[in-house]
Amino acid sequence: MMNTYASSDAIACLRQAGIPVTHQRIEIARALFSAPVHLSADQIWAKVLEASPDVSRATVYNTLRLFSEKKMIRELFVDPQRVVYDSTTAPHYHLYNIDSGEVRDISDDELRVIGQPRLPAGVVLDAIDVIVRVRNRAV
Amino acid sequence: MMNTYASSDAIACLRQAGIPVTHQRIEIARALFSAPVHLSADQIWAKVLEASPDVSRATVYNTLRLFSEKKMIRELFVDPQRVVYDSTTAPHYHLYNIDSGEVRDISDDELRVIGQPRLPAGVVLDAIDVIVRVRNRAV
DNA sequence: GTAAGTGCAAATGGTTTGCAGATTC
DNA sequence: GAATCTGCAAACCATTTGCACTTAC
Repeated sequence: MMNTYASSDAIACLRQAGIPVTHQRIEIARALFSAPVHLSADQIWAKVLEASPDVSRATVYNTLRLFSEKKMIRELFVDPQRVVYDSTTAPHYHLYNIDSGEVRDISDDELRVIGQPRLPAGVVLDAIDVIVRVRNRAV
Repeated sequence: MMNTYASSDAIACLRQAGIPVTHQRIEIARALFSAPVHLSADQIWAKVLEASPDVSRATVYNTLRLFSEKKMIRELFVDPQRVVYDSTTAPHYHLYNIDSGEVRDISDDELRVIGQPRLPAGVVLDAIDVIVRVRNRAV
């Protein structure tokens, strides 16, 4: 199988992040980084199972949390009870379709955030999330 | 008790939104609109119980959903498993402290979103959510 | 060889739902 | 008086956790 993102790439990526390498983590990394994606944990699990049927759901959830902590991926809270993982970590914004659940990136020339908020003392900036919510036109 | 937001105000507000008036809804409206607040459903429930000890949690959850649908309040998805209700519906953005859970409004002169995303065909804009995430400075 | 990761299944916890009884207009 | 809302407790469901086993180096 000709994959743009090979196991060796995934291994290098994990090593660089200081994460011990395992089969499962390699498969999860490949599911995420073969192409830019916006997927829920269960969608990623399904994708991983295609390549490697012996990965448990719990491992996928735990690994996604680990990757998020290591800033390899980004968590998007588009809905309560629905976390979407974004394999692109460069700053950018999102368009979310409430009806279909679809997430799309917004390019920098479409929307820009200017200014910076006054931060209360003792806190540091973590991220700026912009989510443009749309719905299907009413029938 | 001298409340800035009396029951009569709440009743008027509910009528205007086309929502049948009940004791419970009046109390929930007062908890929300006596002052601008950012509260979770359970925090609102606790506040309502102080004034009226016979309101169930389910009613608070259902009513908050109803108010959101009627655009009387706004739901903020600051965290999975945590919806915060904002009693201010005018467009504005938010600062969220990941560690403390605190939500604060960001005024228009601090941060501004410019441009408008190209919307896919068949969809309409619902809302633009901007959440600036901060954390307490590491010790 | 040892520390760490994994799988399973059970626990978690905020939110919702079904239904009988109470309220509103 | 009819339709609706509320309370209770059980159901939900994505996510997490505990623990015995397996794996990586």
